[in-house]
Amino acid sequence: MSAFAEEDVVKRWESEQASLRQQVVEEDTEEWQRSLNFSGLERVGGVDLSFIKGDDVNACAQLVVLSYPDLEVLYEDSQMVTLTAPYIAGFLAFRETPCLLDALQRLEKSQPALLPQVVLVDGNGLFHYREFGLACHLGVLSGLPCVGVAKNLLQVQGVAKDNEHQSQIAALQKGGDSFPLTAASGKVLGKALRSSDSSSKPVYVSVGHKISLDTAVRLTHSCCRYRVPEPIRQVHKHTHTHTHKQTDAHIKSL
DNA sequence: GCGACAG
DNA sequence: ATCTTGTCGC
Repeated sequence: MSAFAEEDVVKRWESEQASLRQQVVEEDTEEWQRSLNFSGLERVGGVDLSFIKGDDVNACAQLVVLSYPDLEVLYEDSQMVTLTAPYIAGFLAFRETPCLLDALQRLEKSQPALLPQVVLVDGNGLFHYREFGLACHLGVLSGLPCVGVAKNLLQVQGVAKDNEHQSQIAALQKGGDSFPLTAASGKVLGKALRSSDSSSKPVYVSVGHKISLDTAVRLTHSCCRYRVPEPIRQVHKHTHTHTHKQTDAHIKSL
């Protein structure tokens, strides 16, 4: 895509983000979210795309639904997809949301009783250049509560990976400890969470839709057996095996 | 010129 | 995202 065409696309995407941003609900809306032990929560979803080395157009879109609190796989769906939108930092959602929505809609149509009550998304929610990352985008378009969980710190709105940040990380003693990610405006956009006792590198949690930040952090921690929360860890596993299965089938057919 | 740039 | 096995350490 030419630089001019990309500039044009970015302008349209920015205004679409600004418009959808208005619809984000940053508070708890569900009964189970108010409960101390999330009683009433039975299904947590995870979504992800995976790619093969030289190919950034064909991907495997995956949705898993885990039981809560046992975190056992109840449902999984894999679908090879062809992506049309390019990856542009800050606009990940335009690339990934359509096929993730498709996966949720397939489930809603075939087994609505298995729809997740909340979805953990690999990426950011409000912790984003324009406070509208992938988790918000998927949340608003699906209507489901969503949480953004990023594995790396996005340096945005004055939040930096500086010495202060490093020392805050060092101060996280045990799983569940966290500190806020505060924008230059003073707004808390997310939290860095030590997700388990055994991992010193935090994950970055932010509100996607229909959940408060504190609930999002508490939920994320309660889904962690290892550093990456189980719904996302499981969905990664499945996407990889399926991508490689498809690759093998493709190679065999040649 | 250099660093940053979710997945 | 993806390229990549074993290895050192708690």
